[in-house]
Amino acid sequence: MDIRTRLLATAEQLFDRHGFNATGMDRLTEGAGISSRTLYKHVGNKNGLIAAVLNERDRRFHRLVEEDSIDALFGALETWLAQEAVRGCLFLRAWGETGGDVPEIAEAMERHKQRLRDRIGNIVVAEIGRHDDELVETMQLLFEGATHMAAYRGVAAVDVARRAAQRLANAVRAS
Amino acid sequence: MDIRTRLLATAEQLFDRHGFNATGMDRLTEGAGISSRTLYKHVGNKNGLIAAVLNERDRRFHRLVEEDSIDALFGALETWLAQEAVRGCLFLRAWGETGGDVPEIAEAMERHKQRLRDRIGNIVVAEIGRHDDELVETMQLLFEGATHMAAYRGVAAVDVARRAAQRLANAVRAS
DNA sequence: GCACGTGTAAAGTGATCGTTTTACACTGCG
DNA sequence: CGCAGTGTAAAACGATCACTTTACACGTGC
Repeated sequence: MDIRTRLLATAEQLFDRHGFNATGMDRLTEGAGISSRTLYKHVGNKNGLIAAVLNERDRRFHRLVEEDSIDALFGALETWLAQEAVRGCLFLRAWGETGGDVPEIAEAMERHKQRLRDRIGNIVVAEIGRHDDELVETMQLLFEGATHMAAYRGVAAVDVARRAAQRLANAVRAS
Repeated sequence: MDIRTRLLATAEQLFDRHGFNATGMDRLTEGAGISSRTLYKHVGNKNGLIAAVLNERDRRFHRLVEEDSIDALFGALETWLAQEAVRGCLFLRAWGETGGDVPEIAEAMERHKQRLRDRIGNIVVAEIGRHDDELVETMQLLFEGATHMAAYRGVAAVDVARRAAQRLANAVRAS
């Protein structure tokens, strides 16, 4: 496997498991099986590594949502949570741990949330045949809720969110 | 003001603003206007301080929800977010930053989420006249979603959540 | 009147942090 | 052959971390 890919995958796991600040560079280099010199050559510094992990994670998530449907959206979240234990949204966690003071991390967070919003906008159009801002907003809310509730109540939270989203979409469709 | 109260209030603000790990003991003692020796006499160590902050925060939140209604629940969240900038759920953030490895912090988080769930259970009974597990689950989901979406989209997220909760409760009531 | 509890100020503890540096090995290409 | 590129291993950097210690000030109650 490519060094950068291996580094980002290892870092993502360790950051999720132990938090960003609590994960030292030693643990990262050891986990990825590379020297610290190589790590710094690739990502510059720790904040660069965090930003790279987030951006890669965003890309991977959107690759997982294949079609524009409620089922696909929450299905993606479900598979995600099933194969990697996630303790809340990694983007918000990184942003919170750095106080929002690191531009590259804050931007990665904003970009991810905006992309999520756009994606949900497309889903709403595909589901009810027209644009509906309130429904988009509510669905992002449900998605955000499922992500965080799953941290302490397990994957079942995603089912609840999906059902609520379907119910709300049906109500709008019928009106 | 009592020393302990002042310490917890200062710590809560600093933890929320900069994160738990990134907030050093120096900044805490300076912010609270006390010596480090006094701090350690009161809370034992940093994890003890974090746990104390969380437990006090939980008590303050429930004191803010006076009656068992949807409006009161989301109204409390709204006032909360208006007067103190919150970057996601402080309980989940503390739990995430410590990797869930600090028992006193993990317990404070679990206890808070359980108390929130119980409270919502009472609200559902008060609103629709009977118990409904799915509605409780969905309402906690909306609450969690509002808490985190407000971090990057502002207090308006709470309005969206409240409206969705009302709509879902009405649907159950009508059925 | 003096011990005791509670506070401050400030130096010091060793450990760990992110990052840089030094020295060296391997590989592919001219 | 020689040299540039890319990697490793490991020591060293100063800063900062959570936490402890030492020394001293003040008020209260027996």
